[in-house]
Amino acid sequence: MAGQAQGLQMPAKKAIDFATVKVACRQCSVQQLCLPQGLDAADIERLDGLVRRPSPLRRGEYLFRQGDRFRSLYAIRSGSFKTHHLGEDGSERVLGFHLPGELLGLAGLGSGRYRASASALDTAAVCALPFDRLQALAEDLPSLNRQLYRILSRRISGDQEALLLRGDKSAQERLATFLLNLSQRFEQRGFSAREFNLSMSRQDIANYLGLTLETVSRMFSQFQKDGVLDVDRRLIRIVNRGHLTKAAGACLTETSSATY
Amino acid sequence: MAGQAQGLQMPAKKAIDFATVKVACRQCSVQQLCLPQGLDAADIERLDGLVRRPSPLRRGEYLFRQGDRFRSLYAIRSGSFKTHHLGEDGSERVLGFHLPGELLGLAGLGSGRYRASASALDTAAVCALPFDRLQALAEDLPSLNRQLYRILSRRISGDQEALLLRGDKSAQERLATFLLNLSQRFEQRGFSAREFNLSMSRQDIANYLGLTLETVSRMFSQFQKDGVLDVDRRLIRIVNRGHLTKAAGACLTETSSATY
DNA sequence: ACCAAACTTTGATCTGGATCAAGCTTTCGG
DNA sequence: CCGAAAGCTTGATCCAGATCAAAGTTTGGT
Repeated sequence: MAGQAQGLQMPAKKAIDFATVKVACRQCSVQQLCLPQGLDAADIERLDGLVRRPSPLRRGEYLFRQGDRFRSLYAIRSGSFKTHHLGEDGSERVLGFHLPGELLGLAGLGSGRYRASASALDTAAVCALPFDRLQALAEDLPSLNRQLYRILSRRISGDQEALLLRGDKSAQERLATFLLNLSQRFEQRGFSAREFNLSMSRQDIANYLGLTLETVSRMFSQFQKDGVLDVDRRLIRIVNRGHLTKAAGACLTETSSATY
Repeated sequence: MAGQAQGLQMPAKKAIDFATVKVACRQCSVQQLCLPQGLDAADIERLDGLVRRPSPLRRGEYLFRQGDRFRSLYAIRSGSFKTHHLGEDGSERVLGFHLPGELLGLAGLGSGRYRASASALDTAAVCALPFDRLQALAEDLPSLNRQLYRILSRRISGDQEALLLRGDKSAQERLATFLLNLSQRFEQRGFSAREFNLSMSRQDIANYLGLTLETVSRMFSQFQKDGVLDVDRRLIRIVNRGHLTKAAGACLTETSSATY
């Protein structure tokens, strides 16, 4: 009973509409990477009780926009997002790319407004966590409260890694580090670490890495020529991981990265 | 009674040793920028009860080192710090500069180890906040818990601004943005926004901004020549703030920045 | 007060990646 | 299925800032 609609196996009258399937936290595939991590079953049910599950977004649609009043954190269920900030001069900077299990909107909490925009890179579904209710629940559940601290702190670590990436690395090092980081994050989510599809454009990658799209394109060609990668449009296969790691230089794929 | 030694006006037997003066949160000058912000008097006293106030650090001394076991957050009482990360290749990157009222060690919380080192840029005093006790207290005081969320979130915003700074700005824009940011943070702390002393070397500034020290030095000379700044060694006077703001381009001095 | 070490400035040259410029390929709406 | 738009690749040139080099200037220790 209770909670969101998803009852187990109701005699199917109509075909399942995957776009609107609501998966409870309890049975969500990214549970271990998300807010419920470390919570016991009873606490997860309570958390589940405040989750809203809006209908999926299509490519290009915004989850929230920079400047919007902050109300909710969003946990990604499926698909991917980019967060981007636009300066008063109209320039846009990509702050990060986000995969299932990650929380979006964290920087808004401190200022009452979202500090960047989040838009879907492909069809994507999220869980909305109204922050006032989440905060109230956290005050009642120390384990949830601690998990929130951990998540906030890890985001700080992740952002600092992104900062290092922009430090003084060459274009090649940046792209190699970026790909290894993505590869690792895909693996954590049960996908192949060796072969994956980029959901973002070359322009987005370039912007994120502080390069131009031409340079990124050239680096992909270079890696292809050197037999490090197999690149087909947005499909990437890592042919020689050792070489790629070497090209990344003193990278730090340690913690999952990603910004915002 | 209770709390740290500092009783009001005990008949002075010996000269005051400023280096070991313990200032309670209640009467601390940076209270409004620090953890107690927004807490009522009774809560501040409870917070004060878990604060350790170690003896001051001298220039170059470490508050903690990257890889050390995470135990405490540190609030800066006076002086300034830099946080820096060193790669496995020995390269060092400055992640941020920190002024009184700011909290250090936040990124360590998520992983159990400090993610970067923090060292004093001049004589500096801190308050140590053992995290297990702080967390326990936060579970009892919703106002403190919320303040911790805010602080963590603001650090994320601050790091993201630092990320933008490295984005695609020119050397001049970076230095101008950096100086305006510092100026604003000094002002928040009751110092002059127009004239201040840099506690960090040109090398540190360059490293932080992703430039070389030669470039930073040249930009200072440039600003001096253009009548924007008056530079005497590490003493900076902002002569033409408008011009400096313009040189910063689409900067974002919004929130206080600083990394780690 | 003196010397060495650390820090800063300034100049000359070099280079990685930006910018400018053209095609090419995929995607998608009608 | 066609045409246009969006996205990607590759080539040629240019320039901001890196790198190399050499003095000056503080600072701190004895």
